[in-house]
Amino acid sequence: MGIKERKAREKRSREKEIIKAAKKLVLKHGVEGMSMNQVADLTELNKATLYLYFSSKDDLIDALVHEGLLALEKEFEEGSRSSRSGLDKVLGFVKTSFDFYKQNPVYFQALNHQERRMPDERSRTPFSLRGDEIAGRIFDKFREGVQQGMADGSIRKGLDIRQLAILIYAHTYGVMHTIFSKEDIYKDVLNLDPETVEKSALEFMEFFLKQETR
Amino acid sequence: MGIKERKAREKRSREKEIIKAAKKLVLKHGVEGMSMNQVADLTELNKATLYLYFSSKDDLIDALVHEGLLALEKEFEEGSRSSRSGLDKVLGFVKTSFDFYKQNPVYFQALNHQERRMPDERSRTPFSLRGDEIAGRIFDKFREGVQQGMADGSIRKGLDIRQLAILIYAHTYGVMHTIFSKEDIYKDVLNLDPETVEKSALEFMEFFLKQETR
Amino acid sequence: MGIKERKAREKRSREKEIIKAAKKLVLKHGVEGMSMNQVADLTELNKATLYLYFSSKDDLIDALVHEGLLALEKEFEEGSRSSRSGLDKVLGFVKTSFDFYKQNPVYFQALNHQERRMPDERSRTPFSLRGDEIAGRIFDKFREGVQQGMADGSIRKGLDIRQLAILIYAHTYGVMHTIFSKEDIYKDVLNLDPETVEKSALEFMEFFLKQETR
Amino acid sequence: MGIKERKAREKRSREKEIIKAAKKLVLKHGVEGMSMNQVADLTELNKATLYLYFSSKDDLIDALVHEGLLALEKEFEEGSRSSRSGLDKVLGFVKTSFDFYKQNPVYFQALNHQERRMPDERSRTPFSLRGDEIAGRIFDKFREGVQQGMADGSIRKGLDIRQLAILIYAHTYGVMHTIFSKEDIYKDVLNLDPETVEKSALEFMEFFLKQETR
DNA sequence: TATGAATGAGGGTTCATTCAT
DNA sequence: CATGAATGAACCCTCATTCAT
Repeated sequence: MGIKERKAREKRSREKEIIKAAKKLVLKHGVEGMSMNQVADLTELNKATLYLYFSSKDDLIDALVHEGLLALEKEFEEGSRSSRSGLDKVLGFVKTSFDFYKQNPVYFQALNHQERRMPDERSRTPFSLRGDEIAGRIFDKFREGVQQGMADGSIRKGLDIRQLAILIYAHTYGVMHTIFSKEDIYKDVLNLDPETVEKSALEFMEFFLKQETR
Repeated sequence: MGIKERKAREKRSREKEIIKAAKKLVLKHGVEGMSMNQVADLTELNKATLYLYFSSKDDLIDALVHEGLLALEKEFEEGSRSSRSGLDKVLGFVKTSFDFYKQNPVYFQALNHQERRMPDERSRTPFSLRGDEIAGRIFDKFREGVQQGMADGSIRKGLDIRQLAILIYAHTYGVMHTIFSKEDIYKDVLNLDPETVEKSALEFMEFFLKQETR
Repeated sequence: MGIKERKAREKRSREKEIIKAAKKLVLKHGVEGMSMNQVADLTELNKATLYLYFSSKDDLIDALVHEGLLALEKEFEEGSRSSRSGLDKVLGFVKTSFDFYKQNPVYFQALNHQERRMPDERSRTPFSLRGDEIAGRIFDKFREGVQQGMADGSIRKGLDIRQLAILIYAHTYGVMHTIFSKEDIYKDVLNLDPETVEKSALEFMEFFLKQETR
Repeated sequence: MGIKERKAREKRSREKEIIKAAKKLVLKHGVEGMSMNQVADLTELNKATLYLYFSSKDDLIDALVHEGLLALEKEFEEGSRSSRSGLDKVLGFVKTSFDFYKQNPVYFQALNHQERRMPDERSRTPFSLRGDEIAGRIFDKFREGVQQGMADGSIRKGLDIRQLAILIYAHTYGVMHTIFSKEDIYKDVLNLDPETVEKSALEFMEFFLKQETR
């Protein structure tokens, strides 16, 4: 049995290496700017070998996204353990997202690329399916947080939970986007730094969510 | 005189045709997926002819973005005429953005692509410069709206105007993004339609902005 | 009548302008690197207009070469007036060539390009024909110089005049070539400057030619 | 082991095939007239395949030049073995060059093209660097020949060795050039054949070099 | 005479992918 | 499992040239 497991372990490790290289390259050149050639060079593997681990470039990107979502989910879980109220939880998720993507900008890039694809060209690889699942679970966490908050009185009632969750997600995403794409405008024109914006974004949400309890 | 003008008109019209074709293709395949070959085919022009009107693919995309921003600005101007309060104005801008990008999804795509480029590969074509200007003016309109609202009492005071403007922009952007990228999730999973989300997004912002006056 | 002449004068002047621009560009980018587009830009003429004056790019280059040969011939004539002996004349031609091409490197480039063309793709435009004529006359000057030198005793007898002329031409050309293409080697590796090489090249020839008279 | 070597041999053989095709095409159309398309057609390889062997067109040309220089160097070595005096050696080199380039005109063309590039656009590929080395060695052979000749009394003293070497090179080059570019003039106008010119060119040099010993 | 506009043909290069081994 | 080699298709762009006006 051991031999089979070792093989599996090795396979998984190669996979990780490839993804790691892909991450480095996506960060540098963007998803479309990353080529399988570059990945092969960086991993010191043959190009054909890459295709033993990932059926296509899309698949590799899907795996990358999947890894990101997995990591984010883990952060969510850890972060939500210490939260007492539902409001705490939800705001914690937002904060966690900010921190996570700031520390791992690649994932934001990749996720982004993924989400902007036209429906008809969206792949249905194993990785993408599993990615969708995780995304669903993450979204559910938002929902549950909101729900719990409504139950424990930390979040005002009266709004549709799904909509609230979506708005929170959208807001988080939008702020992330401006942070990445408008960084120089922040600095040069508005004299603001990302941290300040993040903070006020959180206040923004808190204000909105807990209003009822005032 | 007339002949010169006719020529100019025709030239401008060809330009429009090319942009129109580019829009169609970007909508279908994304910016990077659009090729000059396709544009040539669609316009029934020779590939080289395209380069008489746009010095490069980047330039063409810049022109497309520019057109979008110009149109959006116009909508903003028309929309803000009837607004009485600053709050009205700001919310009107958000609503206008929603409507505009829903009706012209290409512009959202192109804008997106533009914003996601690495700073060092950002072009400085005439179009892109003029685009930046317009983007600046649009952002200023947000700012002015907030400012006016604070003056006329429709928007609560105490928050930094720049930050408020950014948050509004970010929120708008984030909502747009979910509308485009999560449309099927809306329908299939959450049983929500974009209109409802938009509406609640606007309520979200209104609630946040006018709170003070309560 | 005057009107016709003015037209002709203007036509000739435009022609000169175009050639002048071509020279500038050939000097910078080489013959194959020069494009009609660039010429049009530089002359502020329409590309099609160029074709009213030169039937093709080749023709333009031919004209350029022709101009160069014409100028060189003139230099030869002026230079040979003051020469007393045949040897003086021939060496004067060589020196004149050196000086001329050093001052007008374009002509060397263009001539070169011309001469390296395959026979089957060599044009037979009016300019090229006239160029050939001049080249012939220039070569004849060499021949005559040698002949005169043999007659007046300044050049040793016994060698075929045609061959001598060719060798002189070849030597001159070869030296020019190394001066242009090996300039950096001269400086960096051999610590020689072109002037010294030129001087010794002249001595070389003088030594060879007048030997007999010793 | 054998399998690896066979592969290497095959790879090398493909490389040779490509260079061979390039040679044929350069001979026909010149360096700038040769296209990678043509090479692909002639080798019956895909265009992309060419880029597995040569990183660019420039690289391919560099390889071609390199091959030529290598072959020429070999000829030099073989030729100089039987030479007794320094003069013999030097004249042998010249004769070898004549013969070599007459038999392999492509190399002359390619070398020519190489030398005529502007310094800033000169490539620094592995091939070009190795080519430079060989060229340096070849030039050194000339120098050594002159040196030896001065030592053994076959070449007259008193001239700078570097200059002598350059003049010999220039002369050789110039004669080669006239042979290639003026072949038809030789025949049609002067009634000379290249062999005669070559012979007299050699006499020319011999006369010049050994004069002192007279 | 002069031009704006257009074009066919081709340039070099790179892509993701797939063989046979 | 891994590779070296190969490929078709496409990429953006530029060329010299020629219309109709």
